[in-house]
Amino acid sequence: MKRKKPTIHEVAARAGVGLGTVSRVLNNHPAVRPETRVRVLRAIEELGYTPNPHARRIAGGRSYTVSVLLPFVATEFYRRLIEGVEGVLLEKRYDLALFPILSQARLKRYLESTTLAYLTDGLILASYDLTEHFEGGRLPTDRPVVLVDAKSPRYDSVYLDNHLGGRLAGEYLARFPGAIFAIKVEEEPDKAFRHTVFSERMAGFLEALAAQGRPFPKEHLFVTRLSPEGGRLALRYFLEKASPPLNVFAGADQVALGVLEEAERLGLTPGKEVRVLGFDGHPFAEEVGLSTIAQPVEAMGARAAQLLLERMEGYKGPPREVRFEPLLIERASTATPPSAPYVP
Amino acid sequence: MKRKKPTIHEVAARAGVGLGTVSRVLNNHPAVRPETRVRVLRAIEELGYTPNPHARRIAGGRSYTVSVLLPFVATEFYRRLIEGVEGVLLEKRYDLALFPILSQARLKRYLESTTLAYLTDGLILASYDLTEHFEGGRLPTDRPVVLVDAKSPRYDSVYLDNHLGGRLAGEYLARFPGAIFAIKVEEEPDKAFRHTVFSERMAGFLEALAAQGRPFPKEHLFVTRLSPEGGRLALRYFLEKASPPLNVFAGADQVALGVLEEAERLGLTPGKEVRVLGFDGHPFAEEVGLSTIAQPVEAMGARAAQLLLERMEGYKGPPREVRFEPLLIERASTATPPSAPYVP
DNA sequence: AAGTTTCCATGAAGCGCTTCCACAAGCCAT
DNA sequence: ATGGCTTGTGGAAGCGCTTCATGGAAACTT
Repeated sequence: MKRKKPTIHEVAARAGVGLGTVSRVLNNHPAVRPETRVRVLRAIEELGYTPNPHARRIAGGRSYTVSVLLPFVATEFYRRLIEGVEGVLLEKRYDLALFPILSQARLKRYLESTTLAYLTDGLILASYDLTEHFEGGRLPTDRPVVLVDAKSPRYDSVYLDNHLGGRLAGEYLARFPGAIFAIKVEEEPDKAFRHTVFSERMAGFLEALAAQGRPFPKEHLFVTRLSPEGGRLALRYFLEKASPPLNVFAGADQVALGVLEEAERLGLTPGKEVRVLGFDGHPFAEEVGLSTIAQPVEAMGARAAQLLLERMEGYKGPPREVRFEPLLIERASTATPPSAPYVP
Repeated sequence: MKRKKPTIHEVAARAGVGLGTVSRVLNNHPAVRPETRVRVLRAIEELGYTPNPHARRIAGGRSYTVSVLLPFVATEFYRRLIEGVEGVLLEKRYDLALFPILSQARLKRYLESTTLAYLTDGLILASYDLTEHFEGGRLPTDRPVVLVDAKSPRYDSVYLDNHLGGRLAGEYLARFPGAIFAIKVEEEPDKAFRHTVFSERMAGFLEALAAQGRPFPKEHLFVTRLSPEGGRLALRYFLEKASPPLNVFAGADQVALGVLEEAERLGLTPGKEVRVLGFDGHPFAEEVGLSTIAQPVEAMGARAAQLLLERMEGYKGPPREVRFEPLLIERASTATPPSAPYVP
């Protein structure tokens, strides 16, 4: 039933080559003649051979694994981020270990644990505010670290310019007739994560309105958690303040979705009586025709992985910053602009 | 700086014993004289030795690792579950690999991957509906599997009697004056997970009301997602249907929290004008004085781990079912019962 | 033509552990 | 005392891989 797995020896025998050659083929070492490489690859294929990662780790003295620490929050953002990271790592025959941060205690335990020491050559930390939680903003590890969706003077950082995204939103919505409203997503109560992204978005948004000379009364802002129901509550609140048409910057697609739902329930036409603009570029935004400020999340993940691999291969330069720019995608939820098609 | 880690050889030398003896101490093998064991343990302590898990895995031919597959949803439920699992595994020197199921595609890829083959001796699958997604409700793996927060005729299952929990809720709330309302948490849209727990709770709840001869009009039910904002929307909706006092079964603590928030905003006293009963036994329930139907989640996790270890050690019996019972915890949100203290 | 360099390939050594056979020492019953 | 047990202990063998010293053959030199 459970046939023993073939080893590198069998592959070598079958291909009629030495052990070392098989290993070199596996590791993409250049010094292998093309014909030989093909012979080995064929043998691997025929035997259904897969290298034993533990043997590799113990012989190589490395773990060939990158850990991604991320908030234990179910969002498309993290799914896409990991997709991006994984793509790059697979090419280099690296494994990915996901570490959802369920609690502060678990994180610290993990960083001090044997697991990390033996199972990680490098770390990617997502959306996490280091300065809040670690002395000097420095993780207690000697492995290379790259931050994503976060910034730090200590480590390479990959992030989206959320402020710019907010500005795009403001400039765009200001073009429409009707009152302007905004929903701000609340920060995490435990402050574990850097949810300043939402504040940044809002700051950019307000700045853009101010630049256009559009006033924004305080009571046009609604604060809620990251959930569609928050959007529904918000729209009901907004409708007490002004009559349609309304222009709503929802701060996040998840919330925008709720605004759309509630508009439908109330018989208001999206893109006409209620214009909604989200943020994130969530896959469902396309499905429901939600305009949004999209972030290139996969690309951000891939870039983070690249930076980390460079560090793991010995690069020693000062911390690098990679800033990504968001892109406004116009869909039915904001319909067509008043006059000509929108050109920023 | 990065001093080389001590190995089992150094430990053996320092303790003045053989290699095998150190290994035996590490693995709790009985045939070691107590004095010897102490000597070895002291040497380990002094050297700060930690065994290399990869070496262990390759020599032992096993991975000494259990994978927990769980929905990528941030709830206390999963945090507590893992806590319970981990406690049992640590004792047996097993590692825990968390695998948040970000998508169906990822799960299937994972199950067919080398990672699983080399990194897992057993699987714990949480809240996952197998029959929906796998031919014959059987996972494509030869490793032992235990389900938790789910049931299956194929595998050992550990779960809470949600129906009973709902019944407890119904019997309890029926004792109070005022109208009865309930919130049902919506199932996942992608049906990936077995969220029938919420239906079961509601079924038990309605059954209890019926048994007491209490009618429950359809419009007293509000359906929403698992978020506090859902609770807030629900309470506003309920207040359109009846005037206080109201008795609300919220279906989940997270939702109950929103009901409490909104009650406060509207100036209604919890436990008097609005009685709220949650479900889960979330830690914050205690903080905010929320009555709830508590589940022993840690214990469920621990039990699942035990069942799995037994399977991994060769136990061959038919699938086992372990049913846990919830417990009603009375707090300020339902105040004191009308007459005597509540005794079920 | 002989020497030098480059290119490929080999397989032993070694990574840090578990397992298992061998053996020593102590114990008991004869 | 002798022969069996039992209980502890030592260390060689081996897990599947990477690395590296070694060397043969081909491709350049001069």
